[in-house]
Amino acid sequence: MASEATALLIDDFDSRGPIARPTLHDAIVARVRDMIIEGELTPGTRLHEGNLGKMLGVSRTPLREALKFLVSEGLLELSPGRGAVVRQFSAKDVHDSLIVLGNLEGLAGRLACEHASDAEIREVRQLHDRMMDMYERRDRLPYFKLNQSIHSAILRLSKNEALVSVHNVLQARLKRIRYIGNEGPEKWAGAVADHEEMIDALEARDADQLSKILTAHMEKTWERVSNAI
Amino acid sequence: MASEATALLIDDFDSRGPIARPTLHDAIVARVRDMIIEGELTPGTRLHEGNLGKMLGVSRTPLREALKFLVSEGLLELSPGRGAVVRQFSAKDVHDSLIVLGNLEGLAGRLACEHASDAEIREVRQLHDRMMDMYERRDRLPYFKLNQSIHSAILRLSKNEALVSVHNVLQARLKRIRYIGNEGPEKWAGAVADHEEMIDALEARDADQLSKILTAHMEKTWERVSNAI
DNA sequence: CACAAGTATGCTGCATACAGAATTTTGTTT
DNA sequence: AAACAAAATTCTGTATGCAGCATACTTGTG
Repeated sequence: MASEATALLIDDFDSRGPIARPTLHDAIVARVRDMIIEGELTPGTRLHEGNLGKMLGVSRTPLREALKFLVSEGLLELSPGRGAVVRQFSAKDVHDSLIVLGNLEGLAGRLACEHASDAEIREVRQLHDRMMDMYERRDRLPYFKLNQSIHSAILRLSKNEALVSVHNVLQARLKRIRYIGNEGPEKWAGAVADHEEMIDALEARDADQLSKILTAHMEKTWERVSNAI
Repeated sequence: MASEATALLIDDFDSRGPIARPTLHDAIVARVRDMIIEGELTPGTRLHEGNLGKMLGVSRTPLREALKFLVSEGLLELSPGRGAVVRQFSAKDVHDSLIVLGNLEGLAGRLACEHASDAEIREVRQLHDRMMDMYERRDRLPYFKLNQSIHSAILRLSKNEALVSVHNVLQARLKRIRYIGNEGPEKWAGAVADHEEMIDALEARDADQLSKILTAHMEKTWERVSNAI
């Protein structure tokens, strides 16, 4: 046990700073975030500190701290004296967010072409190929998750922490909606075609092209999701 | 008193949702944020819940909630068991953030040309003229504040809430640094020249041009601040 | 004199307790 | 029966208390 802890220490010392052990705070934040994304808590739901705390097995204090955190992330809204409510996003909110996301991903693509290593690009290609497999099998959930992974990977390859950070915030707000927005066959095919172009542009390190595709991809995403809101 | 409350209710009912009275939480968040921006709390400083609470006249509970909020905003970092620390931004962090900000402002400019009313553009022109007055007098602090106002105004004129939101987060992180980064006469003149082009492009509703200026403006900002970090 | 181990203090993280506001329920009056 | 008022209940906001961990200090040893 001591040796294991030491190993962890050394590992982490090499990689970055002191150990970040999982805390109750993080766990609650992650759990509530998931509950929102997966639809267990629908927009407009009032979050009852007593009940929710009992449900999660924590007292109100750390729960409230986690809720404040999620308010800052934009997933919850706070009415003074009336507690936290799952935020309701209007169609315009979603559209606005997608425009910004498109722009951010466009920038990320441009930077990724510049900063990504060949090995890293090969990893994205692998994700892409696995995603295409899932498309062939029409296996939606794994497809969806791999799709998200690819977008996240491109962000990561931009090697721009600030960009990753703001992208994550916006992405989290929309995850629920994109999760719902399961498009029909023809639109799905369109999204897949976009992804083919994406990986080609990335491998060619064609920054302008990749940026253009990513921004356009997000506009098409709006068309796919808009009628579902 | 009842009539006043009712009037407020009606007012707010028309505009958006229930009243948002100032809360202790918001006050603490704002206060600590200011303390960071104004340099009272320097990067690396460990925030002592006991002392800070006494200083602000609040108990640890609401203070901790406010700190969690600021952690989510990226102004503080949290070491489990060791409390909150004012986040230290590396030169790369600042550079990365400025690149993203440049991109966001570029998008905002594009959208503002599309969505802003003539009256709104005139208001920006007024801000600009007042800022130029302050430049003539070499009055740095009002100049700085008007400068910020103009950028914020362009963001607002994009009529894109999501864009405003993510911009604010990044802006808050850098405010301290830009506050320090008081450039010399020649660089200051350069920034002013940029602003002249900006307002011209906005009045001409030349989206491409405004977008280009704003993005480039942020790159120059980096050159102005980089040696101060 | 330097270094390590043990101890002591102080701080964070969490739970609980209390006060005030909001909401719901109940009773009364028209 | 409906509407309004008042009381009771419930929930949020804040303070305080306690346990465990991190850090600093002290003391003993090489």
